[in-house]
Amino acid sequence: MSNGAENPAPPVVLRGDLQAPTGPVAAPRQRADALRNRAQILSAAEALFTATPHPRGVTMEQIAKAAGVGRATLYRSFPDPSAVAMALLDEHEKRLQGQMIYGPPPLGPGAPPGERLAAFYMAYLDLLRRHLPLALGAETGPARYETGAYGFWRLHVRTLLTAGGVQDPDALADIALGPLAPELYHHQLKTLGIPHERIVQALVLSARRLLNPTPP
Amino acid sequence: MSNGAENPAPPVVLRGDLQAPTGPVAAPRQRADALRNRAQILSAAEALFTATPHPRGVTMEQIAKAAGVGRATLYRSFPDPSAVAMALLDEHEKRLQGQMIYGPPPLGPGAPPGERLAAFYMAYLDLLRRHLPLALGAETGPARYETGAYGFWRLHVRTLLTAGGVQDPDALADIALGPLAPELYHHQLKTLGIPHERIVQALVLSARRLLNPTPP
DNA sequence: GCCCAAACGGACAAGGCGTCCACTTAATCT
DNA sequence: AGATTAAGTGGACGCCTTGTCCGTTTGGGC
Repeated sequence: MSNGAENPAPPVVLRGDLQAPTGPVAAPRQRADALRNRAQILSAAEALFTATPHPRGVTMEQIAKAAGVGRATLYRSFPDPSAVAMALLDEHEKRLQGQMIYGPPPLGPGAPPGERLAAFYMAYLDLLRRHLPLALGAETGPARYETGAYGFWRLHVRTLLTAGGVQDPDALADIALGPLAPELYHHQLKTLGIPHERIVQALVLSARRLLNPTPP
Repeated sequence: MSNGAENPAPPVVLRGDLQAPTGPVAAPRQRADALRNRAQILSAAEALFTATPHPRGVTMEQIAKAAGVGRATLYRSFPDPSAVAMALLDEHEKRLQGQMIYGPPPLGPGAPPGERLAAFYMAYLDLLRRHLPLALGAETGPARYETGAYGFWRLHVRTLLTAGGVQDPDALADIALGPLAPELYHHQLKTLGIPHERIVQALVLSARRLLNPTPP
């Protein structure tokens, strides 16, 4: 669904040519200790990101030490600290993605596009509120837009915009996602002191204005 | 107006208490070589940021060498590479700020708020287009929101939203500024290949939807 | 022309990054 | 079960950038 940036992609075939008919792929067995370490890393990293006041400053050394593994072992699974945060965040995002596809309206299918967009804003901001340190730790500027997760949000919003009959949903999709940047939410909440609920309501208003032809 | 993060702020008074009646402040004379070096630094840095494919990767060493000064001299004026980019960007932003206050409508005063917001979007995106490397080089996550320039944009948008009679202009101001993030513009333009003009039109549309009660 | 303060820049130490390689351990084969 | 093989591990190395210190130079007021 959305793919964090972890390394284990060994069955990569560079060109699409003649991959042997191995059936449904011979299980690329993961060794038990590797899985155990990965779990330890994720667990320790989550605590670390949550505890630090400045998630972007978390270093590979710190994560490795907290997880009780060597740095090279950590590098085997993740290329940099933000990749760890992304993997963590990805788990939470996947649940939301499921609700958006299969869940009940207004988040899931069935509601008018403006209401679905508003519901998505509400749900995503709630995710941000609960996992802000992870989101801040994962934010590496341009990398944010390259993730599978961003592609999912983008596709979803684009679909809603199309259903709403708006011009150029492709260009508008990213614009509609702009206000969800974790750094921006953090600034509003922590620096400006705007309460979560007001941010949510403001976003809901903008969703309705964007997609409802005539406001009440 | 907007203040880049350069060091020379010696007449700072921490508390507002009893600053000696020195008249209009004794001129804190700048030595000629200091000004010359500063100019060289800014000039060399602009070229450097523009030339590199990855503005965030520009290092203090590179800037100093390009300007023909020592690293410590560079540190005297700027704490990090992004501060140099900010100072550079600030000059361009100031011109736009002037037009927004004193210039003709729809950018300046006189036009309805929706049109002024649309005009601001157009102007800012044009700034971004012309100085994207600087904007990307200046973008240091949270720091972006702490700059005087951001405060100006925020105040302006807040004023327009208030004039537009919208609820909670304080929370909406940042939301309206979210889509202007340089990284986002870069992603749309370079990665997705959406032409500049379409991005502008999409933003103009969102501005009108947000602030015009009944679209044509 | 002298003097003092401001400015300069070479040099230093600290710390993170990314990789290599010798050792360990889990899973498979006989 | 024991041997074999390959994946997994982590200590250690070299590289790069940062941020600061301090001896030297330079500008401008007296």
